[in-house]
Amino acid sequence: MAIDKSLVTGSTTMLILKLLEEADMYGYQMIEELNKKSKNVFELKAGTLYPLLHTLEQKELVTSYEQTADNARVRKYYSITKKGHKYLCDKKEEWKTFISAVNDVLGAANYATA
Amino acid sequence: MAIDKSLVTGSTTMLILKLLEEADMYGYQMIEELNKKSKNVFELKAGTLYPLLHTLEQKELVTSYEQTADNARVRKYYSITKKGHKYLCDKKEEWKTFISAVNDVLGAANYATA
DNA sequence: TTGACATATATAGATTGTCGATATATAATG
DNA sequence: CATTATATATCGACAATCTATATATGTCAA
Repeated sequence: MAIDKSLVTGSTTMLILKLLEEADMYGYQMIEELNKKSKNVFELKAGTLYPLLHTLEQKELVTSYEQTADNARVRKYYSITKKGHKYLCDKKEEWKTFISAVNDVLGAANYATA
Repeated sequence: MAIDKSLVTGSTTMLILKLLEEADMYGYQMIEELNKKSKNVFELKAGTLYPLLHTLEQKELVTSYEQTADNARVRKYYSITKKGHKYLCDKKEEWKTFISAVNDVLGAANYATA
């Protein structure tokens, strides 16, 4: 599957925050969830995700805490903040504006209805 | 208007080719058309467009020819090639795949129907 | 028990696409 | 005559992602 990576640019943060809106998650889990939910279209790489999570934490859109799993493996969970919720909400509006604009140009009423 | 520029990444080529599918155009005209059709969401910059057009010409997705307008100003028109048509068709499929995947993650049936 | 693979996080360097700034030149407008 | 719009072009900067690499532990099969 997978698509031209440059299409993904700009939407990754939105998608990660959306996952965290549903439940706290650790990095590796996000990669799997995103892959599963998108039916293998998004194959987010660890080298993309971890730096991104650190950035989101710096911006206070997420917070993190460590938790030990059954198998004694330590996982770093991320949780969305109030600021993160607000940010996600804005990004979703931008996303709607964006796809509407693309579809206006494509003249493709079948692609989206904003 | 205008949105986060990183969202635009990857879709610009598709939009330009789409414009050329409707009619031959010169660079400056494409900027205006794109702005108009997208209701001012896409404010494509000359510094983005011209290098892109040169790349598309190298890839043989478009060809160009010069034409003198009424006011004696010389314009460089671009025309989509057969290869360009094929490429656009593929890109549109990718676009559909992409927005479906994003909407699968967002769980937003209202954003698109692929 | 050892080697391979999945899990889990992390960083460095390369690549790509867009932008702002700058340059040039002509036409139209005040 | 000066400013703005038209029209094309290039360069350096920047942001986001990727590949490659590193580290370490758990699981499973040969």
